[in-house]
Amino acid sequence: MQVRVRYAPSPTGLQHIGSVRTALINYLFARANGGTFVLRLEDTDRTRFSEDYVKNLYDTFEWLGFYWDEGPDVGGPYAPYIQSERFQLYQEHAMRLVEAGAAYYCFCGEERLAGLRAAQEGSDSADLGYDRHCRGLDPREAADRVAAGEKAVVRLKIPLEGSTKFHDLVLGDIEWKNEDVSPDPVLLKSDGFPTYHLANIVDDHLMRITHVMRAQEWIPSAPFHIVMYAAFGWEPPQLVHLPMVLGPDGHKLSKRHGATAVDEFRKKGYLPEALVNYVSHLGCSFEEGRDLFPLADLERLFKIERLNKAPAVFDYQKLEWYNGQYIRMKGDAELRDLVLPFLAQEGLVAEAPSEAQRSFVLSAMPLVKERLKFLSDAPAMMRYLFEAPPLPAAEEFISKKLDKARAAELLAAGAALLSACDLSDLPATEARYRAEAERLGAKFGDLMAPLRVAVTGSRVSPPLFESIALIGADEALARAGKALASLG
RNA sequence: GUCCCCAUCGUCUAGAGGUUAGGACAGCGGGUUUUCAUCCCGCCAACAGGAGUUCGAUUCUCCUUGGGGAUACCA
Repeated sequence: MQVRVRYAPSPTGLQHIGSVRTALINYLFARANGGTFVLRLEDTDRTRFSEDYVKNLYDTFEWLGFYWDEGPDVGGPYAPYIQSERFQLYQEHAMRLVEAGAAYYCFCGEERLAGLRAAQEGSDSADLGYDRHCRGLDPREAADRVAAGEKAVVRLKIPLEGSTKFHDLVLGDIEWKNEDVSPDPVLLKSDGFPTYHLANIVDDHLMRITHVMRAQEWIPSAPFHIVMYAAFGWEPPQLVHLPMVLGPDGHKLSKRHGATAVDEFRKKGYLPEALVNYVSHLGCSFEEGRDLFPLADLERLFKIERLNKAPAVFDYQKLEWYNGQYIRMKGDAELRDLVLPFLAQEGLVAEAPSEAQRSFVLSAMPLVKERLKFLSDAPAMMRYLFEAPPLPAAEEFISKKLDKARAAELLAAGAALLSACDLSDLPATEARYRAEAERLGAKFGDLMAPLRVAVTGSRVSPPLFESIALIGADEALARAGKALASLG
């Protein structure tokens, strides 16, 4: 069987971790089986739709680095791939169900529904949801009222008795008593647009989708989707319900857990490789004894059987670790290009960096690569390479071991030695400093500390000699001089 | 409330009747190191509980408990 899967986001918000995970799993399944991955825009909620979200969708996936074989932008044999452009189709199919007696017009207004809900909440009755008030209306009369312009929705008739069963490739057989299925869900809204339920069944069928892979939150609507397929006389696709992604508190991942929009991760300086690698492993495993999987390997290794049933908690710390791993795997030039925008944002380099800036930043990469957790750490970590740090407070020079006078003495010695050293010869430079430390009866680290603070503005910094080699001995000397003066 | 799904270290997971229950992140402790980081080594840490089935259950069944999800003219 030719596998065809789809990612069907609703452009009513920014692309977030949960939906991207669904997209990724669908994509990997398609790739692993030589199938087709389809993007379909489910823009049927006209009240929440925004073109900005469509743009965000495209930006997100371009950044993440995986793409669809068919979709609104690339086209395909089942176009259009935007549901608002398929409006007529849903109308026709809804009519089909009404005419077949599988669905009916409902004229209940918002007020009636709200009252119903209030009454149900107040009572101890187990009944919840629509009371099927219009189900018994005469179809002909109903049709006349609609023809006369009365507002109506179309509802699906859920059988009053019996049960509906389906097979899920991860969860196995699932059976629902029809009395527990949502009572007659709306298929066509009063604005004429379909609900997700109608649109997704019609399109999945028309687009020959073979596997529907979506989060477990959809399980409760699966039974009436099955009812709908039967009403149309269609063969339903394979159902695959993916484990939910939870926040650290065990609830469905949402904004209140921190960053959840892919855009936020991008702005924080996460690498798409890290995000993809990490997210692919939420509720899914690939191969034992290994943690780092490039996208190509995920595509090759993915198996439905390796999908988990239990929900997974999103662990920001582990994602951070992945990010560090992928940063360290970058070549200097590539990392430089990734870091440049972050430096530009802080004004350390021009928006369009000069060749000199580019090569300067390139040569600084070895100093920061293994220290960066996020690309966004770069400006703070590298600022001293671009400009003299503010004069450090005297306490910065003084440690448990060094008092002010001793710190000043070591700083002076360290600075003095600088001009005598060839900074392009690191081992030799270090040897000279070690000898100097010994001569002064100090530890090597103690000799380095005050100089480090003077030059970098901090007790913690990338390697000192390499840093000085980058900014130049003159600049380092100038900073040391100022610091020395401040120490009196 | 009702229905549904789920259940191995704190977290992500491996395990598919017999294992010292493995790995990763985090945590803790060491080592390397010019600070930090990287890197290396070690430690801590789990089969929710109870009945069955079986010679033998983490693994199969049932119950309990716990967690999550759904209960919209949103997806």
